Amino acid sequence: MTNTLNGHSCRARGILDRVGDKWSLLVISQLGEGVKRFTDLKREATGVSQRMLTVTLRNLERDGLVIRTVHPVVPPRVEYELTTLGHTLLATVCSLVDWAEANGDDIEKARMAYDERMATS
Amino acid sequence: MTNTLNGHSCRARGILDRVGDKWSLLVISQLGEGVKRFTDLKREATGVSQRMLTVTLRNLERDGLVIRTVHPVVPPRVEYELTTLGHTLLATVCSLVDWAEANGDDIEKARMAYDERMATS
DNA sequence: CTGCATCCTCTCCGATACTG
DNA sequence: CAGTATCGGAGAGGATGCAG
Repeated sequence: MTNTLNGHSCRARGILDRVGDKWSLLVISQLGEGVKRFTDLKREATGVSQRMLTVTLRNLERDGLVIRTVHPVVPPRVEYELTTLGHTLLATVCSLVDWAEANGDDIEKARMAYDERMATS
Repeated sequence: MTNTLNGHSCRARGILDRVGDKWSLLVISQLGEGVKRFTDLKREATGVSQRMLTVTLRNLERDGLVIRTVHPVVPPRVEYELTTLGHTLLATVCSLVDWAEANGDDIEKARMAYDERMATS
């Protein structure tokens, strides 16, 4: 395992900026369930604005993580799906999410304890 | 493996906001090498401002990922080190960094190809 | 239905100056 | 040495309106 990020953190930053942004991860996880339309994504990703969903999908498409398919019909029908690369990212990120699930309580407790210490000082 | 994030993405967000921010990951990786002083971290994390290093360390401490030890001497001496929880996060995140290393070229190519397509249309 | 353009707000973050 | 306080620019992101 790599136990230092200093050497290659520059490249990692680009990935983390994508993964860490507000909506990418949620969209990727939705597409992990299969092909979806724009409206499906919008409805299921509670709170996302139409603008940010568009921007997010464009970024993911640009990075080769998502494929966008336009069906030339009226009304328009646009479908999104993960690429192979996108699926591998989903798998990798899930391990991080699992960590969050496993340790979320500890973090929550640490935060409360910290805030308590600060309040009483 | 969990292949959907929708159900627990709220908790994951908090973790990803921490991991995905500009300096946390770099600081964690530095502390993976052992105990460090504030100035050590500042010197090694090229580009970080003193302010952001302070903010980052406070957040990590609050989340129980880093321990801050103040030695009551003159001049002040403050040391930082990873907690056990912090070490597990480092290990988990490294798998994501490894993914970035392994697939960075593909992403870079996808971006260039995408930009090419956009430019010629 | 899908998505772009505009405006406006809010937060992040760097620069700078000051303290124990 | 290790911070805190304050200001200001830049960019993220929401709301709204329009278009193909």
